[in-house]
Amino acid sequence: MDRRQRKTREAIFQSFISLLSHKNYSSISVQDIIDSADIGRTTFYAHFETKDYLLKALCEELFRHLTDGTDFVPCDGIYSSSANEFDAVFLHLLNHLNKNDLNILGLLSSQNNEIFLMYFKDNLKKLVRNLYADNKLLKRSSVPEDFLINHISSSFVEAVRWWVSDNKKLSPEEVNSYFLQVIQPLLN
Amino acid sequence: MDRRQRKTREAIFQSFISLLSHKNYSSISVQDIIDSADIGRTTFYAHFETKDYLLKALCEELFRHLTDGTDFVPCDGIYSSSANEFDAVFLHLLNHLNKNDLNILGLLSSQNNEIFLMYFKDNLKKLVRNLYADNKLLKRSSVPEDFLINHISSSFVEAVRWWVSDNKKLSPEEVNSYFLQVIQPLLN
DNA sequence: ATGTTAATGAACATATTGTTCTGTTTTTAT
DNA sequence: ATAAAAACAGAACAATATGTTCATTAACAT
Repeated sequence: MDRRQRKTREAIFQSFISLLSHKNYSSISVQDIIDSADIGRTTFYAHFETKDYLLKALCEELFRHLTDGTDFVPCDGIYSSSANEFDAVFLHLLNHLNKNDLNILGLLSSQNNEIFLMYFKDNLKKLVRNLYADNKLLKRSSVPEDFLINHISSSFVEAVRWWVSDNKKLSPEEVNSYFLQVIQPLLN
Repeated sequence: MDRRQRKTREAIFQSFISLLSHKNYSSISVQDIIDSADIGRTTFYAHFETKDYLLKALCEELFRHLTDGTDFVPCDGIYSSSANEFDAVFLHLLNHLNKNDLNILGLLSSQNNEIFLMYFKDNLKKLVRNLYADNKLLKRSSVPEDFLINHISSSFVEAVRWWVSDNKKLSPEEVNSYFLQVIQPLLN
């Protein structure tokens, strides 16, 4: 990819993230982003059709980073036989979020963007679905698989949101422990 | 309250609800609402400062209806000593939602409005908090009360969302049963 | 070095927002 | 019944945002 393109794209992302940590999504105008990124109006629209597409692209980028360097998706890996797979995976996520390189938590916390939340949940669902399929846990439950996957994923997202809304006073380990305590009963 | 005021307010609400079931919140302009409600521009702004305040007012209205005619808040009532309080309360809510007089489910389902979701969750939290306090259930858990309340409330909201996204193929009783199955283990 | 691609800035039509003003209709109180 | 008060309508307004077009300049790849 052209270096100019990369730089512009990055400038837009950075400005957008920065703006999102100050004001909420709907009150940010394309003009704000253009001004903050210090690019031409035409340039923005050459990169992204609308503000929504920008957010979508940003989400994709963030989750690429979040899952990069980790082999969450099992089917072969280290975790596949571990009974404590859930511990490892979610704790890893929490630690990653705790570092917060990319201000993901800012996006999760504020009254911002359900688009982002949707992405977070969808990605988690895929992850949970894999864990679920591989470990043959939960299988004895009379609750539909789909309901359970949704429940577990949502619960994790909400646990993180709770954590953030409490200003991250707790350690990732503690949050993970709480999460597991409300989820574990379903894993037998 | 002045009859004209009531009528105008109602016309705005109805138009807004109707618009929300067709297009998503952010793409609805004040102009759309004005046109649909067939009122003067000035009139709208005499009633609501902005679109957000309108949604806020609508939410308040909806939840007033939703909890009207029921004595959820215990502290005295029939439920206070029942071990199956959770069953009754949530099933009641689900049945109420199932009727869907006010198109609440439309609001919950679509990619719409996190403002509405926030209201739903906040109201549920109050409800759960009351149940929690009165029944002295859950008390033996090592997980913070606040976390649990958030978890239970969120889980219910997500269960409803799951239900709706599945086009409400299941009965309120079934959904309630699934919900209770993932929540019950925490109630001892 | 040259052809290609990206960025720029200005200008544009269009739409939305929220306000102000004037005048009309409806309600309410006496 | 009538006068005061309150709600409504409609038009016009500035300010802002959106998305597009076009001509020009700069950076890139090979």
